[in-house]
Amino acid sequence: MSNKAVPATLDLGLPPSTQAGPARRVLVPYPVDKAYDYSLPPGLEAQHGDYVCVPLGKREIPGVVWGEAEGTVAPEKLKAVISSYGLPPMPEAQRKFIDWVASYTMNAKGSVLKMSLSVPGALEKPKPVTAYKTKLPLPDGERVGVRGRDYKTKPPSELIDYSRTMRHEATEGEKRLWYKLRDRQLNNFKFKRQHPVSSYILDFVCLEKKLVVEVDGETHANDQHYDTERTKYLEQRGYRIIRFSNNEVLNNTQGVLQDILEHLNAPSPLPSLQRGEGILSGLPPVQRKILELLSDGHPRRAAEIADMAGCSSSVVKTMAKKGLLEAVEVYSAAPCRAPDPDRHGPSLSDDQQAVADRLKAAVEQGGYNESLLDGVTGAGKTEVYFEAVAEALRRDKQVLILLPEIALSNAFLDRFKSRFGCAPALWHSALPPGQRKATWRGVAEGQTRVIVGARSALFLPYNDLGLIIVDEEHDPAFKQEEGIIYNARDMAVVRAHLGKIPVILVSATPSLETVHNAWSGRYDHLHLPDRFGGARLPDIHLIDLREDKPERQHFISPTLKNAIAETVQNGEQVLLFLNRRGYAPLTLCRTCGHRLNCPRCTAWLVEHKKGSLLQCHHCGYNMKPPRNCPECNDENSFAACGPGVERIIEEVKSYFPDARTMLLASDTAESNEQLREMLKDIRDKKVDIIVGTQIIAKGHHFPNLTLVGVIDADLGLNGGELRAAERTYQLLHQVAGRAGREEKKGTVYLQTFMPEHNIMRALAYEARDKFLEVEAHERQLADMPPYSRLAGIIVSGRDEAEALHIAKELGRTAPQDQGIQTLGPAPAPFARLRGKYRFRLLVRADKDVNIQKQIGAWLDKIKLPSNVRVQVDIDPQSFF
DNA sequence: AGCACGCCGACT
DNA sequence: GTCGGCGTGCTC
Repeated sequence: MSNKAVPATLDLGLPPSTQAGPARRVLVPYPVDKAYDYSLPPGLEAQHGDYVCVPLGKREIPGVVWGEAEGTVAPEKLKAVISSYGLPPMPEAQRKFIDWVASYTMNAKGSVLKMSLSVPGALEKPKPVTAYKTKLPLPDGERVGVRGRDYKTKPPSELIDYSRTMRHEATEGEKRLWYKLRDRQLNNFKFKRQHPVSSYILDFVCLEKKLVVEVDGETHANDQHYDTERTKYLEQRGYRIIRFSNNEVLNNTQGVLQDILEHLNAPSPLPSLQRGEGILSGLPPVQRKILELLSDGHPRRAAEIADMAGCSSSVVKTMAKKGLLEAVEVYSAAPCRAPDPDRHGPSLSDDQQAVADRLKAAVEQGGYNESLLDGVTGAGKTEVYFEAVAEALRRDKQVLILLPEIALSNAFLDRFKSRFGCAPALWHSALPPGQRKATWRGVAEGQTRVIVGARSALFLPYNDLGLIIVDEEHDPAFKQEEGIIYNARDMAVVRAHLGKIPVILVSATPSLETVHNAWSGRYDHLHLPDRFGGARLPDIHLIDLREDKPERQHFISPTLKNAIAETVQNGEQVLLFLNRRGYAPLTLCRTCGHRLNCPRCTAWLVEHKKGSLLQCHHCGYNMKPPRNCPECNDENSFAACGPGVERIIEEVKSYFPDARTMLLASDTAESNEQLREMLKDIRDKKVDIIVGTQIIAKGHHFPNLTLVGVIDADLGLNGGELRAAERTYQLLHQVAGRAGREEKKGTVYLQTFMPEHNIMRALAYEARDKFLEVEAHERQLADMPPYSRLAGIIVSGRDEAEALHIAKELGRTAPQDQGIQTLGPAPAPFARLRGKYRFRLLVRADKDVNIQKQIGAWLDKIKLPSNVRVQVDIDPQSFF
């Protein structure tokens, strides 16, 4: 300890607090529910919310000042805060949020904090790198802090400064284009519009050729944004500027590329000596070249300069010593520092503008406000909420856009870029560590303005969050099912409430909870009518499988088959949707009826023709199909039951041997890259019939797809899940939306055994709200959410008997009362998951019951053996 | 989460 | 007699 301990014998007769000096409560990112007291060494300031380094046991770890010392631990026993990280303090709203989530989800506060602090090394000061720049005068608006780049791939030395390529904001498609440009393959590069081309691909500065390509009055080089004013500076320095409009780039890409190419292929302008640069003539050519390369004034790292100039980095260092170059320290820049809210937005229709204005007003007004933005795909929801984002940016606030999945959002990022002129900061589990660090810091320091992220982005330490948007709010992916179990959509609403900021929930098929809130007036319900007056919504027909029977052991009904034939004949595309991977979901012994189950889980083994394996879709277990039945030992007695996509494609091929088919499931498209290829093939009309799982349901646009056949619309309705109907509706709605675009009206066939079911009728007659009303009514009758609250209790352990024992014990002592009931225990949906046995209890409580309190008191009474774990899932999404 | 403390089997 | 297995519990 740095301050001398007061000798025990010396009693000053003062109250301990006066003797002890200042102390603070510090929450540490470990599973403890209370913040610990630490003394503050003299000279160290620590405000509430400050990120500090503290000793814990033998370690030195980060923590956050949670308040004034509690004083329950004797002052002389306190350890001292080691240091402060010097970041802006975590705002009170964020700290309250962590407390709130901890108490709501029944987890330790420290565990929740951990979600905010789990970025290794992000708290330490980033180390600067040395970069070099010319000592020539710089244009106005020069910024320091250019990102120092670590190229994994050798950068191109001569052709194009493609630094943006290596940054996270380039899409795969963009990267490919850059590489081709780099390789001088521009001549024979047939540019297919696989990605919307934006100025982000084609605005660049080519140092070697002294060329600036400007699109819509701006260009980029080295993480720097140039507007026309700044490019004038380059023009004065002998650069040639060619200008395109974004429209030209979009509509005449090939021509624009040709144009650029001509300039690139023109003889290189000799390093022209400018006025006042006479001294340069005496320099060795390499050094002169380096000065030319750096003539735009941006600092670059020695290795990078060396590579550009084709020399060793010692040349750069020599020049720095001679005073020809200036060494500067640069830091990694935070991503998304300067999105431009006033960049040319798309023109909105009157309806869109009206809704956008209301959202904007909510942001302007500030304070907590909750909106549901409700409109079909293609109604332009994204563009509308971007206006709210823009408004928040004008007010210098940070914005969080939560998306269910980040993987499939390249189209989204492109839209963002074209609206705001830069990529948003991304946050998801697959983010590389370097970017993670930079983004975390950028968010904490407040430099990063817009974060687009998956659910975990909610726990980033926002410095000044001003708006949250939850897109696809109904999506089950917002539910975190492991560790701290939470629903990011609901927590986003809480975060907005605590931060006194607006939140916008967005969906074409909003969840019942959200619609319920909208109906009850808690949310502003903003409807966005289809831009095209509903003309583009497909016709949805029901096929009654009881009447319109497929052939034996087949799954496509005659009506659907005819429709497929007709569509293919017209040169249009067909999507057959079945949300089930593999060939057959169940393999049965014809002799004894034995079902092949996963030995680790309780799920059926799914037959996959691909690789001829039986697979468990829950744990990944797989085996070669046995020749003999393990039960009755009969040989070759197995029968495939039910269809998977592989089986459907087999059927399609037998019916339409000449059609070009494609199977699209998460296991047929192994990489993201491959998936994009396949989607591109569909757009390029290389396929007639696509058989796919829900991987295809999300937001892809296929202009030539006019027929969607849903093989089994009832799938997912069985099993008695609370949200089965809602989920099925959402999924089928989304799938149906794939059919027909702009000029071509689509047709959808739903094959079902229950055409009279609410869902089917709602889909066929576009009666979503009616469906939701009926659904809501049923929930109300059953005393189920959103009219009551649920909690799941999951008891798991490697020792089945022990886990079951605890589960039963919990069942015996469970709360059963007027307003609260407990069901179970029963084996959890996947009773054996990854080698652990799982049992589940379900608590239902009236809305006025404090369910956490009841559960807390109940669980506290049970003494748990160490090999059994009990987890609480408040507001479970799925159960039996 | 780490890390130490602690209480029972196979080793120099 | 010690080394080490990982069960239990604490960390200001």
